[in-house]
Amino acid sequence: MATIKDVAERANVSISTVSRVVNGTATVAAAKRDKVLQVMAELKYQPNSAARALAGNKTGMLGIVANDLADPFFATLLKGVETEARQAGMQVLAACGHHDAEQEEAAIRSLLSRRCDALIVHSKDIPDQQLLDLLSECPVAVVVNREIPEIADRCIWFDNLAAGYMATKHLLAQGHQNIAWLGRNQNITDNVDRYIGFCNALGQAGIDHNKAYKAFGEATVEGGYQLAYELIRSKSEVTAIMAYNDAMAAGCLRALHELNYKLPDDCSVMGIDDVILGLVVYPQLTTVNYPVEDIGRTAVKKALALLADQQLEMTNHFSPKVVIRGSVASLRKSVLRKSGS
Amino acid sequence: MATIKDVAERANVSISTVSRVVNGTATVAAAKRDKVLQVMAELKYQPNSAARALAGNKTGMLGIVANDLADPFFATLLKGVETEARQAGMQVLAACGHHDAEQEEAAIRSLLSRRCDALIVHSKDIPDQQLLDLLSECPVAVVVNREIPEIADRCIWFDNLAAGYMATKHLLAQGHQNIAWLGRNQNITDNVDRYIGFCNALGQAGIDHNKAYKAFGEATVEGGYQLAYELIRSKSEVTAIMAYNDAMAAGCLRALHELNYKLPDDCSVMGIDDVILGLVVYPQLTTVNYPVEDIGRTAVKKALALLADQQLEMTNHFSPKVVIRGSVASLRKSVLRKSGS
DNA sequence: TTGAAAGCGCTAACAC
DNA sequence: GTGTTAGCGCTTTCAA
Repeated sequence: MATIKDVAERANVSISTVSRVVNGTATVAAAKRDKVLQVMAELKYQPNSAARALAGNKTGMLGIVANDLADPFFATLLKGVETEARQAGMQVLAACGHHDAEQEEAAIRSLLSRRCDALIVHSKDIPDQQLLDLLSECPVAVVVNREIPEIADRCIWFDNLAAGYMATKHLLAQGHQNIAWLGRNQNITDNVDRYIGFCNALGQAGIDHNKAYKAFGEATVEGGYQLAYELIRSKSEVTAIMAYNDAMAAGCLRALHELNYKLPDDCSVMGIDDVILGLVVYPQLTTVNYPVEDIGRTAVKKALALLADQQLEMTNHFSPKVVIRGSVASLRKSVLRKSGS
Repeated sequence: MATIKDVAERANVSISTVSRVVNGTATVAAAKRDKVLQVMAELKYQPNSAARALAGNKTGMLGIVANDLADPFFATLLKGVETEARQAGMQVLAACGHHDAEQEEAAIRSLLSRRCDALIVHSKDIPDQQLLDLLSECPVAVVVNREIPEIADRCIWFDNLAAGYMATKHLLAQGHQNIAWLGRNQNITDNVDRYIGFCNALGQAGIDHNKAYKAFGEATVEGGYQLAYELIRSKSEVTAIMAYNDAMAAGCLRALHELNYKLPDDCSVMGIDDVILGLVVYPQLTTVNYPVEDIGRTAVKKALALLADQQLEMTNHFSPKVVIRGSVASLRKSVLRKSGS
């Protein structure tokens, strides 16, 4: 590949002049500039990013560490990050944490070693303090979906408690009382917060959450399927299911179909996350929107602002919004239907 | 961040020695090596990749250009690529083509400028010749899901024709005759090949494909939903629907549910791709497996082999496999059910 | 086994 | 406006 020197020689100018027309850092006589441009095209010159990074002390790269790139959730986050980064002329370097503390650390380290100008980090498995240590090596780091008090201004998270609360409220508003919680059997904060929101909403409605129906399992379609199948067979009085996330809710719908429930009248199902799965199932899922792509974009904006030393005030906290589709029915209908059949 | 010089000074050795222990390129006296290692840890030394790339003329980066990172299909491809790359100690640089020729070219150029050691390219919108030109700038490039005669040995693709053929055969084997094709209204090769496979299978069964039921629209859940809804209302004699992909098939199932069809008995639905959507819907989708993750991994392996100048013979062509789940019923059942209701 | 030194391709002063 | 030059942090001969 051609270098800046090749271009300079062929265009009869110095390398600085070439550098100037490439970067637009200073005015260059029109004639020379045109000549340089022409030679660049002839030689298919592409500046060497490594050399640039070394000399200029910035790489133009934005690192992102996520858990699993194939997961729709992370894929959407990545998309948001990529979109925003590209607009700023930056490239995205992706590394996978694979839901494992050691690999998460390795991922961050490798990104650090690449001297990304900024890092967007989604990490659940590394403890706060260790994460702080790691990130202290990085000029700019924004943490996504996690709130670390020491760097709260560089965190962006979703209000999971409000999500659980609002979702449950929606179910209660439709008249449901016998609401089951289909939870995740892993104590990450998302899960705990959503569950607390659920309990709060029940409590406010005068329902003792200790007596509520609950089942815990894997936060996957399959997990939701199995839990719901068991639950419904033993507790047919349940009229609504509040699932930890859309994946579980989707599994839940499948279980109900298999049990020949007529949906949504025989049983309502509510999810949280608002991922594409919810549009695919029948009935389409009533859920709570989790603006992942937005979060990704905001994270990049924040990182960029930090890089530019701007004290740009921006929300670092996203609120949930109920998305009404077809999987929740009002209790009245459900009861009528049940007594009629 | 600490540099190699810092480490050298503090460890009382030359930078060459540090370089040697970092890279293991030559034996270093045990005592010195330990000292260097210790200082490296103290200083949290991370080699600067840009400097390394510049001096060593290799970046350790693998570039991938895909269309839409949030699309489950590309996300899975990316995952395969990342997994394999990481095992080889390489990092993945992702760029998005956004289904647009110009942006695809920009994506490739930016990856080129980063001096990725190898490129994995998924591109549908750039014409063959132009793509060849672009890729000629790159030491190693592997093209995925596309067959370009000039570089056939560096292409990896899926046999879409066989996929359409096998899927349709499966439907025919269940006794279906009135099979509708739910196609994509865009002439990319995937679509055309699958459709030809469909026609071939019908032809072999003595059915004139010109008289077959067909509808074309967007290759999305929504597209499948709309097409199926219209089609079924006007052509109730259709007993099976062959969809271009799983997304359309999923939309199709939703339409049938809304029309109060009992699935799969009243109408069978078959997809192609075998993405996660198929596990979420009810009934779960009978489809044809498209081993994307495998393709991603194989692409990386091929790229790595090319980098190492190995003439590693490997398949560059993946064959489809039917995945039987719940969305296809045998015609007999369907007919019985129809006449009974 | 070790160190000195010459680049890799570029940016950013600094002179003119 | 333009050219000269000193690095950026590393790898890799080449001597010792």
